[in-house]
Amino acid sequence: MPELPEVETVKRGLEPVMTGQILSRVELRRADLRIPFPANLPKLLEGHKILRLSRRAKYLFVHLSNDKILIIHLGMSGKMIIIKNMQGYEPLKHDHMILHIGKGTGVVFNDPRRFGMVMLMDEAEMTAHSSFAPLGPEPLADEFTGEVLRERLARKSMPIKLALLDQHIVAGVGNIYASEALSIAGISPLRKSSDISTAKAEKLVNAIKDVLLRAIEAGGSSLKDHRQADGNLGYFQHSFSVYDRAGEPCPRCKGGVKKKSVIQKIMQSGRATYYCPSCQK
DNA sequence: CTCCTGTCCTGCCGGC
DNA sequence: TGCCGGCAGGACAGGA
Repeated sequence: MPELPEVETVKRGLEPVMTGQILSRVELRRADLRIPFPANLPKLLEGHKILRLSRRAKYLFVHLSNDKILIIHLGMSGKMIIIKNMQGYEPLKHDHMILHIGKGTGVVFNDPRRFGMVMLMDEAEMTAHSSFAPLGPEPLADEFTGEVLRERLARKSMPIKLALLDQHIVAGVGNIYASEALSIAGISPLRKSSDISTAKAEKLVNAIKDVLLRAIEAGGSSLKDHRQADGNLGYFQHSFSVYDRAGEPCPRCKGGVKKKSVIQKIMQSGRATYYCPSCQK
């Protein structure tokens, strides 16, 4: 579930708790999530200082003083929960990794579906790694422009909705914000990627930036139980225009009388897409 | 090469 | 009330 805004929110929530602290103990409560935990992970982390956190696409990076980077992906159901005082903390059912930091604080990685991932590499390994080297541009970077997006879509025959989900075209957009951005830009999710003009790509880029920034401002969104790092529920879901709103009138059609101005749900490559057939062309 | 389908896993919701 | 099928935000392998 966590898309770019949720991961960014988690990063911001963890920063004040983790930055500058020593990682005193690392507790693994099973051998793997989606992939095995790195061999000897606790040994390689314990005793080292957390220099800073960063984010790329939907990945969270913890930069350590031994030049290693702890890489965390939250998958669909992953949460990072800050426990101020670990004294007497009883791990919950899906607490898989517990980072003990400073004096008695814990950061718990809880992930019921176990689609999450934990990796450990240095900068050079990461740059070359097949999970990171092919990633597309960060959507919030200035370098992500309409012309850049149009160029990346130019030889793609897949529908634009699926192209937005492709992390090699643009990194960090997931199923919710893909639908939302297309709605804001007035572009049909079914439109062929290579048919997107520079003008439309410009609109779409602005829509992506706009919706991601608003979601970050709102503290990340969630459909079910995603929580910010401090345990508060994100609330951007109340602002979705189309996502999970099948059958409702399209808010972007300004209550037009056209009977088609109702949000539709369709499936594209097995993923739900929500859109308004009358204002998204 | 490109693109789509299936798969990993648990939880939850709606229908019967 | 209880059971069961379908679906859920992601990423990637494998096959057409």
